[in-house]
Amino acid sequence: MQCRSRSARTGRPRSAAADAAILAATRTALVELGWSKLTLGYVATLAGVAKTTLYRRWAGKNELVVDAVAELFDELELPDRGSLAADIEGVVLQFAAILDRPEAKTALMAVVAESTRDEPLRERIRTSIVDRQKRLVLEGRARAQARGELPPESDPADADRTAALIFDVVAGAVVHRTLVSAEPADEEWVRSFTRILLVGLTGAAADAAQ
Amino acid sequence: MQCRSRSARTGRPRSAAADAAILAATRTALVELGWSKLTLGYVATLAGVAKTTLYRRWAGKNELVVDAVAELFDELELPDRGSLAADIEGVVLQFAAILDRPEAKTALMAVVAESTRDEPLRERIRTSIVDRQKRLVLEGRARAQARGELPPESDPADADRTAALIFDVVAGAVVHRTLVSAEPADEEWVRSFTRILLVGLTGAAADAAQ
Amino acid sequence: MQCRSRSARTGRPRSAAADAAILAATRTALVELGWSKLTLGYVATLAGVAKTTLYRRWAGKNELVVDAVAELFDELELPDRGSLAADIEGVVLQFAAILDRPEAKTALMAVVAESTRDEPLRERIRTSIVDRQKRLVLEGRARAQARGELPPESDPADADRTAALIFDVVAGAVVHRTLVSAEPADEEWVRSFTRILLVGLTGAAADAAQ
Amino acid sequence: MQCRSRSARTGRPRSAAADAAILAATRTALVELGWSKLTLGYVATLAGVAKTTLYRRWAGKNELVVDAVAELFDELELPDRGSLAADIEGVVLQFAAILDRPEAKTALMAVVAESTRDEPLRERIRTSIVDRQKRLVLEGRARAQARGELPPESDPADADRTAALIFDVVAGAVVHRTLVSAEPADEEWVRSFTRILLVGLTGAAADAAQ
DNA sequence: AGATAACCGAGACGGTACGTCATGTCTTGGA
DNA sequence: TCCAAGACATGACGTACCGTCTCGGTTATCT
Repeated sequence: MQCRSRSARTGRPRSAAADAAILAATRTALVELGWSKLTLGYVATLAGVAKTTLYRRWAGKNELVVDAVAELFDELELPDRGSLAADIEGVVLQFAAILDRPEAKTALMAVVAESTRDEPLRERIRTSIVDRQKRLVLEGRARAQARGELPPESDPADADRTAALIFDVVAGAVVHRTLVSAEPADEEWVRSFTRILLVGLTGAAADAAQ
Repeated sequence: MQCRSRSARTGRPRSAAADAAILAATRTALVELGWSKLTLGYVATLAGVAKTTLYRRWAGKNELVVDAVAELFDELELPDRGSLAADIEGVVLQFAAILDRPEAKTALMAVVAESTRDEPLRERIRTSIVDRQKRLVLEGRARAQARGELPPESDPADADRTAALIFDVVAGAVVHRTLVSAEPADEEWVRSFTRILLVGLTGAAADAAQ
Repeated sequence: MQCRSRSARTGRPRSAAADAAILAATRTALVELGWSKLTLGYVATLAGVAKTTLYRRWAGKNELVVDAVAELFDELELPDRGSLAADIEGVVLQFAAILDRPEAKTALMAVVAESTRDEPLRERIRTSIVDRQKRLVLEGRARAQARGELPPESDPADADRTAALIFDVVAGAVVHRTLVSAEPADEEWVRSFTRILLVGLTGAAADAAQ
Repeated sequence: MQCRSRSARTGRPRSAAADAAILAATRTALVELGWSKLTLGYVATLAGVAKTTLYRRWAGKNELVVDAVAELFDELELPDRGSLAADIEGVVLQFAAILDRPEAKTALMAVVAESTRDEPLRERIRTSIVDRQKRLVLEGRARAQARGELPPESDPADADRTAALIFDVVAGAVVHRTLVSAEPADEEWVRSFTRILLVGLTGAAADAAQ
């Protein structure tokens, strides 16, 4: 998350409480102000911390917000719900629930937009947020294959490509539904979406197997 | 785009040339600086126009950028390529090509992020950009139904829901692939995506028809 | 006051009412806003006149304000009150009454300040305002000499110098009392001032005559 | 000159050098541009200081200019020249010399004009500038009374009124001569003025004593 | 125990951009 | 030719944040 240049041993150590306070304050400020009106000075005030302390640990607004939002994605998990359909529905609902929070809504697209011109930021988003979701796709597929709902992959490269595609479809659809269409990704929508995705996946896999 | 409250007849009329110059300058500035570092002052300078002229016509950066980017979507169209698969591939490739431009890349997600806290802005995005794409989904489906590739819809409300779902899936997937995964939505990817979508659509429609 | 460049014959003649309205509006605006916050746009609005009309007749704020304030000094006159002392007291009270008006208070020193860097403006002030007062000094002295209260001047150049000196003392004292000390130039003050001035004048004249 | 509300101990202290640089830059800018065209931004640039630093210490242009000009009056003093006449001539010449500087010329009347609508500003002018001169009147009178040139005052209230009157006459005459009449307050003029004033003062005092 | 070193709060600093306002000019349609 | 209306280029306004810096003071670990 952040590192000090040298000699982490001597001198007063950084306050651990400050980190948590700052990230929480960032989320609060995101809810209050949105991304574009959020200022580091206000975050510092909210956290009861000097601006200097903030800059000592994060390079800027983008990095701070990524870290603050990334914590929201820690709760994502994939309990075995017995079928691929149920697993997909479950994780999509979880993801939609996170996106429904105002701090995530306003921040996620903003940092993605920033990342189009900032490679390190994109990398940070990838490791902090995106990969956390991608993992679920891989787990879900492995589980479905173990259940026999999906055939095992023959070509590993093709398997990676397919996983990436599924991920883009799932995450993209939920994000678009939530932020652009601004409609709730509720159970009915998720069920419709899952049906199409599932039919598409199994059907396309069957085609490919022929 | 903009309107004057009253008495459109009196006084010096607004320069039509200025509008075009400003929108073009906005796109140039987006390429040069990205969304977050774009300055209305700089846009005005680029356009050879006073800052006040800019503020007289747009409420702020967001509105201006939406209008500037919206023009990019004017080129979207849906020529009959003979099959539903070809139609989908064609329009997805067009959409991906627009998203690949740096001015669209940096601006689109940014204004969507802003729109999460600004209802009028969301409405503006919807009418200027989103509906332009949504129309293609409706046309494509109608054409596919005429060809017999898709069954006619019985329930109009259900038809609307399905169209919205398809739209979220298509647009969301392309956007996510391009901006979040930061991988090109090239022909191979589009073909894979189209296959899954198509199988899903026809299969799900067949399920529903049973 | 203002002049048109050429051919005062052809085309629509300038509205005479507009001039009066503008000057009155200027005084109103001076009272409302003071000199530094007065804007020509606001004067135009108050006068029910277009800004263009205003600029067609005056070169700028300073010139307009001088003309607007100069009208206040039209009322200055020197009725024969029977003695030099009474004449002086009378004119000083008149002058103090004008300076007590808020539009004169705020405007007079402001244009004088501007005139320190604007020779044409100083000339305009002199002819429009200052000479109007100076004349009274000359009239008063002539009348006092006719009454025998003051000896006739032998050297005309010396007479001019003395008149200028008296004028500076009288006008300066009243202005300073009113604007800098911000105390009223009431009858008591005027009487004290007049006594000193009168003693000084007659005594100094007697000294010089020795 | 300026003060901080509380806790003068914490945080980075204000730069003392900045104050001096800003006031000097203000005087330079006054000479270059005059009062009405003086810009706080330009003063900041001249002083090599950020605009915010300037606004942190002064409320606006008026307050800044008063402080900048007030420093000019620090040099006023009243050495004993042996007689009341010589003392008056000496101080009037000093005062006239200050008023002859372009920065004082353009600024003094301007801030007085502003002060007609701004009570705190008037107070600031009084304490920073006017009282500095007024003191000289009191000293001069005390010295003249010690010398026996003027009778001692019996009524203190009357003494105050007379001092104020003398001050208005002296300062007003010099200012009017210099700024309105725009003639130099040279030795000849000062001698004539002093004679009238002196005769007036001693004569009127003698009248009152009768 | 004392020295050392990095931390902390507060807040001033030089900058940059903001969005607004006034200036003085211009361009309409109409009198 | 004048007028009211209002758009125009220009440039200053006073404010807000940025990211850096300097203070006095506070913990820690290392001598």
